[in-house]
Amino acid sequence: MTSDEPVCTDFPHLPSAARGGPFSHAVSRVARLHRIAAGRQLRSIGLYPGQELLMMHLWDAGAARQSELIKLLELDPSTVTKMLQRLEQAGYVRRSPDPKDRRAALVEATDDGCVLHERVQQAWTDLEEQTLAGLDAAERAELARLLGKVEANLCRSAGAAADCEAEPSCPSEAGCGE
Amino acid sequence: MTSDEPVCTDFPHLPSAARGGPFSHAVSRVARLHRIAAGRQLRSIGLYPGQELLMMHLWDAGAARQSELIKLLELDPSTVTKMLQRLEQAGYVRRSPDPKDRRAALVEATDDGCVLHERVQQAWTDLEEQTLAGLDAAERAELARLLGKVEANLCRSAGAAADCEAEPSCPSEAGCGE
DNA sequence: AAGATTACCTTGGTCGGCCAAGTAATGCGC
DNA sequence: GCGCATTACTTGGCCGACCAAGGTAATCTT
Repeated sequence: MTSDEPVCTDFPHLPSAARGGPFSHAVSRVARLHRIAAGRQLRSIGLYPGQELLMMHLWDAGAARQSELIKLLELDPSTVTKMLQRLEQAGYVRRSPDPKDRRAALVEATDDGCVLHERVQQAWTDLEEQTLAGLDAAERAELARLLGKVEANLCRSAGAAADCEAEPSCPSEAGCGE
Repeated sequence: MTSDEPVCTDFPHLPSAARGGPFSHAVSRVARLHRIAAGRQLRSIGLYPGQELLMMHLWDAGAARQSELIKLLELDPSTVTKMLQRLEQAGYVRRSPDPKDRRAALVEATDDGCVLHERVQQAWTDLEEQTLAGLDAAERAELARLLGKVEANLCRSAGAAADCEAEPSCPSEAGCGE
């Protein structure tokens, strides 16, 4: 069908065995570098990469059921459990049983956890600027658009297992008095 | 315009606390989804995500010093050590001491390891197409370009620790008789 | 030639992340 | 009311990935 030309457009020094997947390669590399950069920022704050996203949802929603976090973060339940155990031990999060449903757990950020809010925000802003340095507004918009499409694609192909359908989050300000 | 759906054009329902870092968010999500998709393909082959990149370099270069792999993959030495231990145990890789430098280890793919080559290649091609579905050539090129810039940015900021300078790989065909 | 430095790899620890099972509570059908 | 599926979370195991430290061998310095 479509001429399967070796679309090695203009890629630097790919592992070369990675012909056939230059973009996959690029995304892996970018993601890892991004994660490292994030990790560096977060470590000085007291979080590990990944935890900040959970905390963000918590700051956002006040208290949340664990299952809700799982859905929002699109993570494995066990991942969230362990993450919460560590965050709880670190004192950033508190869990309490839901009186309405005795198998569910309600999660909320502690005061210590809320204190991180600003710093995390700042770190993310910094990181964003670092990441996008040298890209003008149009390029940023285009990048966002393309990544959106890609995400949708991957979501769809992964959809077999878990739907990526998450209802729009309703940002309500509870939890952290801000 | 084959408008598939009102798919998250701009930005879906960001954790909202992630204002200030929408792109960082997007890249994280894309990377995770991509990794999951890759993992699904690879698992059926017998590899775990991440290992395929190492194998690619091996297929590419024949035998390589471990330090070389570390530089090419830009990974932590300990990561590569453990990965190799597992790959070795799985029978895909063989390590031998370098006679020229008794502290170095030479790594090469076994026959079993080389057998995976084709299938991995195929998996990556599939994944690439899944990922980029719906993007025309121009969009793909643009995405590649933008990701390249982003990678350079992140590399630079991470450069403090490890330089991202990797000399152009010289694809030589050794190792797997192919 | 002896000592300091650097390079190469390993070990041990921690985290995020997945899967596969397992436990407990809720809800549904009967 | 009773049993069964569903939901909610936990546990254990595994892997990739990081850091921090350590041990050994080559190289550089003096």
